[in-house]
Amino acid sequence: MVSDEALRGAGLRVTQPRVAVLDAVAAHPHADTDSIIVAAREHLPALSHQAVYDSLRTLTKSGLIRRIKPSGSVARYETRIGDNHHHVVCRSCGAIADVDCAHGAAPCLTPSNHHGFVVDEAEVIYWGTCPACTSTHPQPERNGHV
Amino acid sequence: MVSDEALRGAGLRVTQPRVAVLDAVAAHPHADTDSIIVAAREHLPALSHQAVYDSLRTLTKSGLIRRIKPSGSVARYETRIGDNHHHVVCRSCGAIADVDCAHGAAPCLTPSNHHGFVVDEAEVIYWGTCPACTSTHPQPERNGHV
DNA sequence: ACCCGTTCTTGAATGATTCAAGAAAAGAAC
DNA sequence: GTTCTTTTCTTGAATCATTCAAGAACGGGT
Repeated sequence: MVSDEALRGAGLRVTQPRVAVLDAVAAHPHADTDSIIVAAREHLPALSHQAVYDSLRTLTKSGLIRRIKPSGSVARYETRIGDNHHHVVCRSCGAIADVDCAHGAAPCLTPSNHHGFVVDEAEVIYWGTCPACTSTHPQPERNGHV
Repeated sequence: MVSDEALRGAGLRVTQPRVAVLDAVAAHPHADTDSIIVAAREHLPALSHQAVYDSLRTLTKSGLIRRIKPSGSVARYETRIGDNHHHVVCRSCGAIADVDCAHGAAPCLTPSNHHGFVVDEAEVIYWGTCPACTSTHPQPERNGHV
C-alpha cells in the first residue's frame, strides 16, 4: 500500500508489476534484476521479465529507486535514495554494503576541473574485500585503479 | 619501443598484439574496446579481437592501463595511471573527461563506516552533461543518484 | 637453433538487456 | 458501472559485448 502511494506520488500508474517490483527492491537491497524477478513473482507469479526491466527503468527514472552498476557486476537496485550514500563492493564475491557520505550533504564532491561539464552527481564506489572473503583470502582481480 | 619496456618492466612477454594494444590505448584515451581493436589493427591487421580482450585484461591486471566502465557504457581504457584521477561522464553522449582528484593523494577518500571491508580504492565518477550536449540540450537519462 | 609454456587465432557460446507486436489493464470520461 | 484511450504488460526473438574452447604460433630462456 505504501508502494501504491509512492507510485502515485511520482505520477506513475499503479500497476501490479510495479508494486511487486518496488516491494521486492525494498525487501532486498542491492539485489540484481534476476533476484528481483524471483522475489516479485512470489506475489505475482505470471510476471514477465520484461515487465520487471520496464518497471525498474521507470522507477529509476522517477527517482523511486536507484540503480547501482559496479564494473563486472550486473545492475543492482535499492530504495534508499535521497541521502547520497555510497557503496563498498567486494572484489572477490561482489557483496555490496552502504557507506554514508563522508561529507554529509549532496553533492558531496565537487570536481576541481570540470572541463565545462555541468555536473549533477558524484558517484563513489569503494573497492575492497569483504570480511568473509578477507578470512578466506582468494586473490581478487583489480581494475587497475589506484 | 617505450611500450616494449613497459611490458618488460611489468614482467610480461613482449608480443606484437600487446604492443599494438598498449600503443592504441595510449593514443586514444578513454577509447572503448572496439576502437582499440580498429586502432591496433592499423599496425597489426591480422590481430584478433580475442587477443585484444586478452591483452587488455593482462595489461589491466599488471597495472599498465586502467579500465573504466561507467553504467550504460562499454569498457574503456586509459594509460594515465598512478595519479588517482577521476572522470566526468556525459549522460547524453557518453563523453569522458579526466578530473584531477580533489584531495591530491591516493586513496583520496576514506569511507566513514566500512562495515569491516578492507578498502583499497575509491573510484569516483561525476555524472553530468558535456559542453556540446548542454548547448543542444537533449534530455539525459538519470541513474536515480543524488 | 630448440623447447616449453604462454599467447594468439578461429569460431562458437553466453547472458544481461533490449526490441517488437499485439493483448491487457489503468485511469478518465460518460 | 461501462466505454474509451493510452500506457503498460506478455510473449518471443534479437542484440552485442564479452567469454569460452581447442589447436596453432610465438616468446624467450637454455
